[in-house]
Amino acid sequence: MRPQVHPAFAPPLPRSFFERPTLQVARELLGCRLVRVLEPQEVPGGAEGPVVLVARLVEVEAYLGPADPASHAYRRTPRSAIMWGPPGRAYVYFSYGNHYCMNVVAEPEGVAGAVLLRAAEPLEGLEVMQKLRGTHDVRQLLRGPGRLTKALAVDRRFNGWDLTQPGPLYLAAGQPPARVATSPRIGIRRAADRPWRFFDPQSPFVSR
DNA sequence: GATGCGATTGCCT
DNA sequence: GGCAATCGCATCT
Repeated sequence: MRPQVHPAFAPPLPRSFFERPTLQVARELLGCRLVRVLEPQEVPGGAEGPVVLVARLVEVEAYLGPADPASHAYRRTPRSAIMWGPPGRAYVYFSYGNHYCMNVVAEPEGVAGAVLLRAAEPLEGLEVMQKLRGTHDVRQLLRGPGRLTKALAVDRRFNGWDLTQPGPLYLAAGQPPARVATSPRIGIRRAADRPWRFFDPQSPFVSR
């Protein structure tokens, strides 16, 4: 029996993890941990010290470059340029006037690709996530890209953030799912036939 | 400067 | 299951 390592102390995934084909990165992100360290003033109602939130990714979607009509990188614009940038950075955008979506940039620099984080299982900091979301429904806490960002207090400030460094927001290794299921991506109209959604079929925390 | 709409959510029926 | 909310961005004029 080895001593249990606190999830928050798992080291960030290296840049080389993300510097690979987007579809491969997407599949292997399942089971990984998304770590968010809140400053006391970021905690609703306040806190004595920093609060660590940890979530296990159970559902993601791959968005490719100019060959993918559903991707923001279908055309290169000031907003989507980040998807051509260094891998392991966050791409966060505001959607439908009411929520944020978080992606992780993949592929080597110069090649566009990103993985949308769609759902996760809460592992640590459940109470604070519930406060940030304004609900006690654990199953719905991180189910959906907008809910996930709200529960982890991720917004525009993290657009371009380097997720391979320890700090307020990073990705770490975790327990991969026993199986990985695929399906078409959700909520898109163009290229809706491509099975680039990956999820843990045994997790009750996946969306839809 | 104006317009149309989206990688969604939450509320209402 | 239907639909309004809400605003940044891309794409026109």
